[in-house]
Amino acid sequence: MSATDRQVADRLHSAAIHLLRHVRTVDSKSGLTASRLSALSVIVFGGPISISELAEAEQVRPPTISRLVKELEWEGLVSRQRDTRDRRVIRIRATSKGKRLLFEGRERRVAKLAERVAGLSPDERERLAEAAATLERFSLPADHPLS
Amino acid sequence: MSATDRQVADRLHSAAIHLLRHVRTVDSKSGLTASRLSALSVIVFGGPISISELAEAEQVRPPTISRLVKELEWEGLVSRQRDTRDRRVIRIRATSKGKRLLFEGRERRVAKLAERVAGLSPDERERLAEAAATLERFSLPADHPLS
DNA sequence: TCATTTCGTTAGCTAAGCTAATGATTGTGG
DNA sequence: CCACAATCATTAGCTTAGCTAACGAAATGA
Repeated sequence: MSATDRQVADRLHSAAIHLLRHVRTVDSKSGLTASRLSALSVIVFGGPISISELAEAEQVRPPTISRLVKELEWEGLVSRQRDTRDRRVIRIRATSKGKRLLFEGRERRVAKLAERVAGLSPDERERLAEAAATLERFSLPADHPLS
Repeated sequence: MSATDRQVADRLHSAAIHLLRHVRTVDSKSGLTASRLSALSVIVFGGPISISELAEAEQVRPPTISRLVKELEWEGLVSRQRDTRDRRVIRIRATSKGKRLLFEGRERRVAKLAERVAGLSPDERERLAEAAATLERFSLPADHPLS
């Protein structure tokens, strides 16, 4: 691990913190926070999925997801169903309302960022597009269904 | 704002979420979380700074910073001093312990990321370094003292 | 069958964000 | 000069999101 690697990591770290703080400012309107958006997107695109699988995909512990799903269900965004094969597991799927809200809420957050992207010079915009693609490859744990 | 801008923003958004989840796993050892690290770094490098200034730099509300500073002070990482000119404001500065912990704690988080950076191909590593530099320019609100 | 493992939940803790209200100080218009 | 307005920080009280430990229900296997 070189000194450069550390510098790169440091920059990514700071940038991630500040980017998320920035987008968080629009959450009041959507009612969907970062965690919910992320989980909901895995549910929407990852099909019916169990609590454990979801926890792993989101890199958090089962109780965290368990509660999150309870809240999403409470708001009618997802539904749960016991697996008939293995009655311990629960399959979670998005409702149509959940799918709709996912796209809308994500759009709000992303639009907030996109505003800033749009304000850059064409040159810098091109660089940022490349950076985003690279970063996506780097940040995804390979087995992550989407996000 | 083009469709591409949205896609770029979307990728940055997801990547930020997952990167922070990743580094968070080492916080138990350091005792310094993402928010504390970030604030402490502003205090260390931004010299004596008021609560309001700190809140603005960190893009959060004053009460959030007020509590954070109280905790940092409680742990002996920063000290506060009333401004003699304007006795409403409080100037916060890092203690030597605070400075030391900043570098150590930051190092731990960053090392976690750097591990992953180091595991990439030279080619991809080069791309990521460029991405990090670009991202740093993008994510900083220009007036942000450091981090 | 009975012990172990796995899946999900509950309980209870911490951190970090917010708004609203308050106290202390400063600044200002009559 | 003084009363009122504005500013700075804090407190109180709420929410979300993470964690571990403990537990019940279901499956697995010796």
